[in-house]
Amino acid sequence: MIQKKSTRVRKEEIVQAALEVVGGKGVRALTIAAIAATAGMSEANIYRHFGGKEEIFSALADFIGSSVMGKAATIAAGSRKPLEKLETIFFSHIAIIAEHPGIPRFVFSEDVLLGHPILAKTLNARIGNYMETIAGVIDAGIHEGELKQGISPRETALTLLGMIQFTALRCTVGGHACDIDAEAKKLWINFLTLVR
Amino acid sequence: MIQKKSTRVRKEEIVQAALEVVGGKGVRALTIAAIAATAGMSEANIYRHFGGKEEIFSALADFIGSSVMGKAATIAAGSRKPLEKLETIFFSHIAIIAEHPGIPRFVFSEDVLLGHPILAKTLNARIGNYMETIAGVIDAGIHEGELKQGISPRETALTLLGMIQFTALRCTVGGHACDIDAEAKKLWINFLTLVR
DNA sequence: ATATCATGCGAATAAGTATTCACATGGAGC
DNA sequence: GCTCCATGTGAATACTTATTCGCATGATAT
Repeated sequence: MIQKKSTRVRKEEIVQAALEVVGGKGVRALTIAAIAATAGMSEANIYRHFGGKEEIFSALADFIGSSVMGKAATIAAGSRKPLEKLETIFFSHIAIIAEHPGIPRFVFSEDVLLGHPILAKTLNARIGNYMETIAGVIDAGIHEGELKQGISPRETALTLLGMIQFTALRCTVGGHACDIDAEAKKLWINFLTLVR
Repeated sequence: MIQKKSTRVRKEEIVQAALEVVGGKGVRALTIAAIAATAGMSEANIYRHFGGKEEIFSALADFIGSSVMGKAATIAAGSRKPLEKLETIFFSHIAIIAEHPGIPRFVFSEDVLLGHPILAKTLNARIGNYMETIAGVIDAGIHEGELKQGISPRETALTLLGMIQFTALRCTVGGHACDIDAEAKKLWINFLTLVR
């Protein structure tokens, strides 16, 4: 029998274990058994702290949302120049993905998007906010003359997000070695060439 | 009992049914039962024509690869101007995704990328070729003066692919209505502003 | 016409999954 | 030290899924 801990602590451990499972083997492998094994506890104990798998999914979504997506808003609200903000947002997003491959995998997983409609709606809204935050920064950059005239903030933000997501996808797949940081750097330099 | 047909015909029907299932409910829902129901035959009959699920996955990957990815190469080999080629490739890719949402879902699904390593390797190689094809067209565009100097063909190709993939992802998710053709058009116009 | 064999199917099997339950236990408060 | 309840667990349950098997049948070659 493992040491007893409070539900508050166990919940965090379970969510972290779930994120680890997703990062390592995908949402498909996110079974109660896998979470229990990773967290080092029995399957039944999972149910002592969560009502079921749905609740774990929600908790994971909350964790990702509050700890990650909020960061961009903070950066965007800062006082630096738009292009600098954009760069910071881009590279912190990449860093987070590199450290927790489970995050993009969870957010863009079929299981969530097709299997948990309510969660999908929440996550979609968050992505929408994220996109608007970036679009706002781009818009400011255009008006301040850092970015060239004529580009559309919304579409450019989508382009940037697509770039990030595609890189995450390509790099978090085993088989072909892929240095996500190096890739990101090259993509960013090229992005600068495109938007200026 | 349904009408008897040759294995060759049944294989095609099964692959098409599989693609339909993926397009409608995702790779997660790609069960033998779902394929059988969609194709209008018994589950046992599936095994009359395919050795197992692995073989169906391979056949689906072959179908997608040969019928879709090859199109870009054909366009690229044509005699039109680079920018025109790029536009044609972009919009035919979008059209194919709009018609068969199962294609991007399958190619970028966790189940394939993490659960079928051999298939993942094959598909990765195909995506790599696709990317190089596009990079080649972009390179030509730069040299012919249609695209601005200084941009990197490879990274710009990745940006374009990311744009397509991100749009496909956002639009093939139920909940928020999303006109993929309209989105694509806006993204393309903005892309032109970026690369010229 | 009929024999044959590829094609088709219902039922059974085996493995995996989420969830529940009866019982164990250890730490916090007395 | 004792009690009690939150925490922890192995076993049981109900369901899904992939796969196999014995048997049915109908198209086709002779």
